[in-house]
Amino acid sequence: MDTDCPPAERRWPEPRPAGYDPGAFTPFAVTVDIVLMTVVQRQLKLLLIRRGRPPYEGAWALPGGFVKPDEDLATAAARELLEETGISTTTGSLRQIGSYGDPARDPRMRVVTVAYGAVAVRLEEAPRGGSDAAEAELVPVAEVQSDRLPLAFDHRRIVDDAVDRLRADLETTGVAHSFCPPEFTVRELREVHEAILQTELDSGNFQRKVTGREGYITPTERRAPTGERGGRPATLWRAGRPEDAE
Amino acid sequence: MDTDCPPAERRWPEPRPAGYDPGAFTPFAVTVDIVLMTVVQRQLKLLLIRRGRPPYEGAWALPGGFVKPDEDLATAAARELLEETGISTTTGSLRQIGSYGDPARDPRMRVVTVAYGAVAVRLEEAPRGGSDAAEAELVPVAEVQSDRLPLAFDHRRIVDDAVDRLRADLETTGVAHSFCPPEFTVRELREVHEAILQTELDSGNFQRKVTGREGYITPTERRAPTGERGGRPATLWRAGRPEDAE
DNA sequence: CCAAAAGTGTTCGCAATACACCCATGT
DNA sequence: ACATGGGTGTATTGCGAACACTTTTGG
Repeated sequence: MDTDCPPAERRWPEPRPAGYDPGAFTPFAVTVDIVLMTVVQRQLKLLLIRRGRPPYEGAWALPGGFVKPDEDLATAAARELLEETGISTTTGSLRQIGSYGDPARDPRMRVVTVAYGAVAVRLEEAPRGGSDAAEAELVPVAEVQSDRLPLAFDHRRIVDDAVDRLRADLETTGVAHSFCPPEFTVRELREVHEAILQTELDSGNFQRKVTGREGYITPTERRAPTGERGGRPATLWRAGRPEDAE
Repeated sequence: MDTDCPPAERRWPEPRPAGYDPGAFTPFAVTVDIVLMTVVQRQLKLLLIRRGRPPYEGAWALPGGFVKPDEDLATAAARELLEETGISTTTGSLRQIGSYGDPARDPRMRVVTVAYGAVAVRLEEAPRGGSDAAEAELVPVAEVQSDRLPLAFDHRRIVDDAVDRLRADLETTGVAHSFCPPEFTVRELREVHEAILQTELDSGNFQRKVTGREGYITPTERRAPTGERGGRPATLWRAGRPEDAE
């Protein structure tokens, strides 16, 4: 969201270096917005918050808010996510998607927002934060991208960019197991890929590819419980190399 | 640079919606910085400007400046580039690299900058803009990345990110011929790739790859003048499909 | 024994690589 | 004739897709 920050009186720090004209620039509001994504039940979903005040009152929007005076952008994103949803992330796991600064993007004032993408491990239900977020919900990305669920501001475009970025990262960096619990089966990992890429993947080829990739995942001694109608029990795997204690 | 914008008096637009507290956010300065890259003499170079005032007076920095009140971010980048270097670009050819908002990145005040990457067609020498840029020069990217040439602010990191992005774009989108004149030989295109990727490419394979790629380049009837020591004259090519008039 | 799911083997086709070779020009 | 650079042919290799097959469990 682009609002909802406690009042803060602040002026530019003194002293200013000589030759600097304080009227030489336009003050902007700078916010961060977070696209928190998770895969649940083979569906890619993202966390939205229902706005409690104008503009776009009652509409769904991304969690976010104003950057504080002495706060890094990524830190602000992690803080806002925690405040509005109760989800804690490390700033390292946040990926900057881009910045959005159309002069008309917020009808109230000139706001530039920096969007961050984040990944959560299988949230089953949307957590409610302690902040002023009226309502939070996990919605399928497909609902947003099909325009069945309109978003406030230019958040639709931010979501598109975040999903594009996620798909690109999926193939290069091994971001997929960030969607999985600490121990997971190859099937779970494959279903994450399938949900994000919107494709069906050959289970055999995926198995080889993912187990063959050096240092990507390592097997444990444990097995996953078998399914209801039988089937060979799957090996449980962990992210990374065995020696890399995490 | 993160400075040098004419004074502008501006207040937030009226009326403000009820419930909005104008003191609820911290005002930031928002700037754009441009990483203008070009390939000249088989070397990837970028345009720098020597700062004429503190901080970092006398240091090399990226061209850039404050975003104006009613200006889009990409528009601001194109304007600053034009003002400081005389080079005109379309906003569509600018690629947003990222935003940089460390609280200490500018000692004067809180500044968030949005960096854009741009590509120029074979600048032989650095153009001098009409603005207050004291001095402009094309320097090899290698000079910057080897720390032989230090930059002001966090511009070194911005350059690294822009170059990384350029390399990634080179293989996916066909940005390479943005470095070439309207008509070019396959050799020129290959030397652009080699300069950016820092590799040697097989000329034969490159020829096939680039000519075989559907809709990428189209041949003209013209031939390039042959070299000093002879050699078969090369076909001149244009970007895109033949039917796509540009 | 049969169904279901995990995991392996086998084949095929494409695309990138390496490099030999032919073509067109200047000296 | 020879050097130089443009452009094509061809063999090899590696990798991903398709899919048959084996293994291990529950009913």
